[in-house]
Amino acid sequence: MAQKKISIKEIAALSGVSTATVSRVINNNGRFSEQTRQRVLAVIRAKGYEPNAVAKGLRMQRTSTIGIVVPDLNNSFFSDLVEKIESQFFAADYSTIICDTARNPDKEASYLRMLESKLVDGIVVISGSSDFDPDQLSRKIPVVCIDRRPARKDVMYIASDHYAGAVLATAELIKAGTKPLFILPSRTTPTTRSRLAGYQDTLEQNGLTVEPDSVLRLTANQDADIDSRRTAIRAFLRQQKVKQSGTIGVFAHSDNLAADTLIAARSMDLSMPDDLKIIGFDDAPIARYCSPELTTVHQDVAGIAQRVSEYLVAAIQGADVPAESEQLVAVHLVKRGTA
Amino acid sequence: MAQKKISIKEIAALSGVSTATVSRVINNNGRFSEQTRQRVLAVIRAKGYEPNAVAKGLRMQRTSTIGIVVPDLNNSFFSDLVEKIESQFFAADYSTIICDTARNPDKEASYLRMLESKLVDGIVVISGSSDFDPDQLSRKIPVVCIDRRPARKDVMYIASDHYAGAVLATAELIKAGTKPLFILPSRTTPTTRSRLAGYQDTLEQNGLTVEPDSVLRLTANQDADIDSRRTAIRAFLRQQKVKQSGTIGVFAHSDNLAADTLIAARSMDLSMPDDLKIIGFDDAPIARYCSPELTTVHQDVAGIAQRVSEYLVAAIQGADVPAESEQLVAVHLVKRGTA
DNA sequence: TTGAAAGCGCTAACAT
DNA sequence: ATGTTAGCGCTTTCAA
Repeated sequence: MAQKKISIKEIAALSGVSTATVSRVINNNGRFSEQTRQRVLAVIRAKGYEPNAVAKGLRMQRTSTIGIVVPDLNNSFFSDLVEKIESQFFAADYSTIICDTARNPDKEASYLRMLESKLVDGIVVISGSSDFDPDQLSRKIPVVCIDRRPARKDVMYIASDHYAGAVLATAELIKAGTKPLFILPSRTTPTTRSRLAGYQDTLEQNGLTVEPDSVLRLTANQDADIDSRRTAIRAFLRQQKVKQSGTIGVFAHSDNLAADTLIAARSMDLSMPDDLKIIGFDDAPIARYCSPELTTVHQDVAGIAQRVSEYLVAAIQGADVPAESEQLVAVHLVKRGTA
Repeated sequence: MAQKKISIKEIAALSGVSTATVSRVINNNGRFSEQTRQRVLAVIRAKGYEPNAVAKGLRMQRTSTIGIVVPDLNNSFFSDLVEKIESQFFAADYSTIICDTARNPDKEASYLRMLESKLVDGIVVISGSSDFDPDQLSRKIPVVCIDRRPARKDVMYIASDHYAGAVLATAELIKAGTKPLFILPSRTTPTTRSRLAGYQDTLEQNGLTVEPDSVLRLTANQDADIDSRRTAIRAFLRQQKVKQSGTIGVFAHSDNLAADTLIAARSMDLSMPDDLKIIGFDDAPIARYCSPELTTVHQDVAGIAQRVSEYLVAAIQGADVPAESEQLVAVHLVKRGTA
C-alpha cells in the first residue's frame, strides 16, 4: 500500500519495549525472553517492517555490500564472471554494487571513491592494464584483484593459469603439425602477458623460432571495430599463407578473436580443418556458435568466483591475507572442431 | 596511505569553521565567503577527505543510487541494456546497484527488499514474466519497467515496439515468398506476446492461415540447454520440410535462437539463402558472427536506456508520471545475409 | 532480561 | 556569513 516507511521506534512502541530490545530481537543477539521475541516479531510482521540498511551501515561502519569493478559488462567473459561472483556474495548475504568502468581510468577512480564513501566492506577489481594501487583508497578496505596486478603484494591476486592455457593450446597446434601464430588484442594486461609468454616458451621448447611476424597484435582501432579487426586478420593470414605452406595454426587470445579469424578465413579460400586450425581461449558461448565449433581453453569461471568470494568474506571478517597471496586457477583444453 | 577515514568534523576544526559551513562549501549551497571556501577546500584536498555517503543518505533520505533488477546478466541484450542504463545514470551522478535475479522470484523479492532498505531513489525493472507489483514496496519509490508489465497503470512502462518489429520481419519473409514460421522461448513475457501477435496478425493480413504447428515454442528444458534446443529446432524444421515445398521462412524470437536455427539447418541439407530464410530479433553481437550474417530487427537499446534514465531522474525530482505512461521505442529491420 | 542514552557523519532549520 | 543544534534509524555500552 506504499505507506510511509516504519522505523524501529514504532515497532518498539507497539510492542511495549525499548528500541534496544527490538534491535536485539532482530539481530538475535543479546538476551531477551521468548515472550518478548514473539511479541516483537509479531508486530514486525504485522507492519511489514524492514530495517533501514543505511542507518545500520552508518552505525556499524559496515554495510554488507561489496563493490565489483569491471571493464566492460558486455564482454561475455566478464559478465559471466560478475554474475557468478554476485551469486556467491548473494548467498553469503552481501549485496554487490557493480561498476562498469568502460575501461576509462577516470571513471574507475570515480567509482572507487564512490564505493569508499558508500562504506563497502570489500572490493573486487577485474582486469585492467595498469597495476591496481590500493593506496588510492583512504580507508583500508579488503581488495581482491582478478586478472589485474595489485601494486602491493599484500593484496590478493586471482587468475586463471593463463600461461598453462597458452602452453596447452600452442602445444596442441604444434602436435597437429603447424607452427602456431598468435593473435591478441591491443591492450596489454597480466593476462595477455602470461599467454604470450606461454606461447613463446612453447615454441622455443619445441625448437621453433619465435618470429616477430608470427604474432598479430591488433591496434586499438582494430580492436574496437569488427570489420577492421577482420580485415587485419585477413591480411595477416594472407601474409602467412604466402610465407609458409601446409596447415596454418592460429592460437587466438579469446574465443571472440578466434571467431573473427574463422570468419576471415572463410572469406579467403581456406578450408577449415585442413588448411587452418584454430584454438581460442575462454570457452565462451560463442565457441558453440562457430562452425566448426571452436576448440578452446576453458576457464573455470565458477571456481574463480568461488575463491574470490570466500577469500574476500574471510578478509572482511578479519582474516589475514594468506602468505600465498597469488592464486592460479587451473584451465583445460576443450577439443571441438577447429583443432 | 590507508589512514583512518576523516570526517567533516576534522575538516571543520582544521579550517577553523563549523561543520555546517564545511557542509555548505562541499555542497555549494547557502552563503559563505570566498575566503572561507578557499580555506575549507584546501584542507579537504590536503586531507583527501571524501564525504560519507551513508551518513548523508541517512540524513537526506536520498542516496543518489538507483537499483536495476535484471533477469540474467549473461544475456547479451540485457547486459547491453544494463551497461547503457548504468552509463546514463553515472553521467547524471547516480550510482547503480545491479541485481541479477537469475529469473528467480524469491531472489527478486529479496533484492527488492534490499534496495528499499538501502534507500535507493529509484528502481528499474527489466523483463520478467509476471506483472511487476509496485505495492510490494512499502515506501513509494519511483519505478520504471522495461519489457515488463506494471500491475498499476501509474508506473512507467518502456519497451521496444515489439509488435511492429514482428510485423516487419514477418512481412519481409512473406515478401520473399515464404510462409513464415515462428520460433520462441518457453517463457511468456509482454515481449513474446507482442511479437507473437505481430506475427499472427501479419500472416492473417496477408491471407495466410495461422496454423498451430507453424510456431515452435520451446520447453523450459530445451531453453536451458543448447543441444536440446537445436534438436528441437531440427525436428521442427524437418516436419515443415515434409509439409511444404519451397523456401522455408523462419522468424526467430531472438538472434540467439536464429543462430541456433542456422546451425540446426546446416546439419540438415538446407542451403542457406535458397532453402531457408531467417530473420532474428535484437541485432545482438552474434548476428555478425553467423554465416551468412543475420538479417534481424534492431532494437534501439541506447534509446531505451536514455528514456529510462531521463524519466526516472525526473520522477525522482518529483515530476508526475506522464499521462502517457507507456512508451514504445521504434525498431527497424537490418538486412544482412539470411533474408 | 530490559531500558536509557550516546553517537555513527551528515544536513537543515534557526539563530546571530 | 557563520555557528548551534537537532535528528535521520540504528546498535551498543552501561545501568538497573
